[in-house]
Amino acid sequence: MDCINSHDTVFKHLTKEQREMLNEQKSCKSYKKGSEIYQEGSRTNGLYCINEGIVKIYKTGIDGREQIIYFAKSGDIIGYRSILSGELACSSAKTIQDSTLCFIPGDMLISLIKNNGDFALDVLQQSCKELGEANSYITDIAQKTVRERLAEVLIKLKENFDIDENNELQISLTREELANIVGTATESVIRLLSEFKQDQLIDLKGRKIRLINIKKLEKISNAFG
Amino acid sequence: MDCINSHDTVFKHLTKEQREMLNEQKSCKSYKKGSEIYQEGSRTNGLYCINEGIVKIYKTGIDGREQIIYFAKSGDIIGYRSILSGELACSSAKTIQDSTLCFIPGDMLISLIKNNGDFALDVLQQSCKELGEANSYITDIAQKTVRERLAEVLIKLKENFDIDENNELQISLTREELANIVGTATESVIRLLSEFKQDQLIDLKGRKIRLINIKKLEKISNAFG
DNA sequence: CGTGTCGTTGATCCTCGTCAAACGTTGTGG
DNA sequence: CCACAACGTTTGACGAGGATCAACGACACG
Repeated sequence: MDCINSHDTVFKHLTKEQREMLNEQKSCKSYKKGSEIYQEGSRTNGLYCINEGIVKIYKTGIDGREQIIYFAKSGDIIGYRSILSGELACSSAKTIQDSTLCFIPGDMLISLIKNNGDFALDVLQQSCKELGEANSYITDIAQKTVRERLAEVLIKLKENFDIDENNELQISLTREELANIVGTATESVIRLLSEFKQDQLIDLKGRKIRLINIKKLEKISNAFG
Repeated sequence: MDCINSHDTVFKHLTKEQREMLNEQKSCKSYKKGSEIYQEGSRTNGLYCINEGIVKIYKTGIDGREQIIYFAKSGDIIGYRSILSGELACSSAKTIQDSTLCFIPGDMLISLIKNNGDFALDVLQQSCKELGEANSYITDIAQKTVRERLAEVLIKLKENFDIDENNELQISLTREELANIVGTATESVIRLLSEFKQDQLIDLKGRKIRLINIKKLEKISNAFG
């Protein structure tokens, strides 16, 4: 995907000139699976748009345990928060697949926001959406059981990432990563996945997870309304 | 506080004309303690700036249990997220003291963002800061114990709200509200507060909480670095 | 003086985190 | 190419943290 020229990204309202300027200033790069893009606590002086691949955004907590906040995929932008809030990065970013990312300098971002109101609104929309999701996440973790949250995570992975014709999630995560999304121990994830499998809700083949009974999973995840 | 003319709010970079326009369009109102400002799931067609008082921002989860996301105080703006993300409100807002709030129509907000790049940046800064805090919150709830989180909440209340010369928190919260910030049961908060009192970390007089040993509380809360 | 809300305490139960051990898989270097 | 290390997955056993339920006291308010 060519983020900057796509009509599906935050850059959709740029003028032709702005696009050209951006194309000049950006620098794209390939990253192997597992590469650090930026680190919590560092000063990021630009943002990245994801051309291809998946990047996990996470914080490091107690004992260095990861808490995964979300996954960014093709067309998403990451790393912009710290520039705009004027704080240090509050999270780290690491590729979980081979990926291609474009770097855009921070002053370019600021200048675009100042000079293009529609772009400013699009960036605001992006950050406000993330904020809404974060708020839901807080409530979920605070109130739902691990079982409910795991079911929810599976549903969300299905909604946000590719799935093949058999409802098999194409995103490949370790059990530990799943645990770090849900906010629980690796062993708990393993046990619950086995349960789900026994209950014919999912099927497991190594890291491949196939969703069989989505309705039931939603019911488990839901607890709300 | 006169939010719109203060140099300490998101409105600091408005032009004189914009201030005047805003002052015409805004409508200020007093609210009794416990008044609903807006409700989760509703369409807010404007934002509120808080002139005086404290507003709790919360989501309603399982069994209608509240999860308090944060408290907004004098000078803060609330309700802008839903306008900018184009979604329904993801949280509810209710005053916990008698308060005065000014309402500013949504199209006014949009027009200011489009026409004043510095204002757009200030709003972005606001939303990005909230986003950073939300991310920390997620990690905390997922990884810390209730004890650690309660200590942390006490510290944060001290930092964000008035405190008298005796380190007594001036914000008055019910035990249930405290529990709904920490994300636990009311009984757990009560038990832990008693423990903290026994350990000479705090003193309790009804809803008044006086912090005695802040260093120790920080140590308990911390767990991180 | 009842009624409702809030705070407190005790008893009990269960979810989930932790520790330990075993096994499969992947990767690396000699 | 094999040996070994390092890592990921799985299962079992155990215990602690914290949720839930129940009962009662404190207090304000009409």
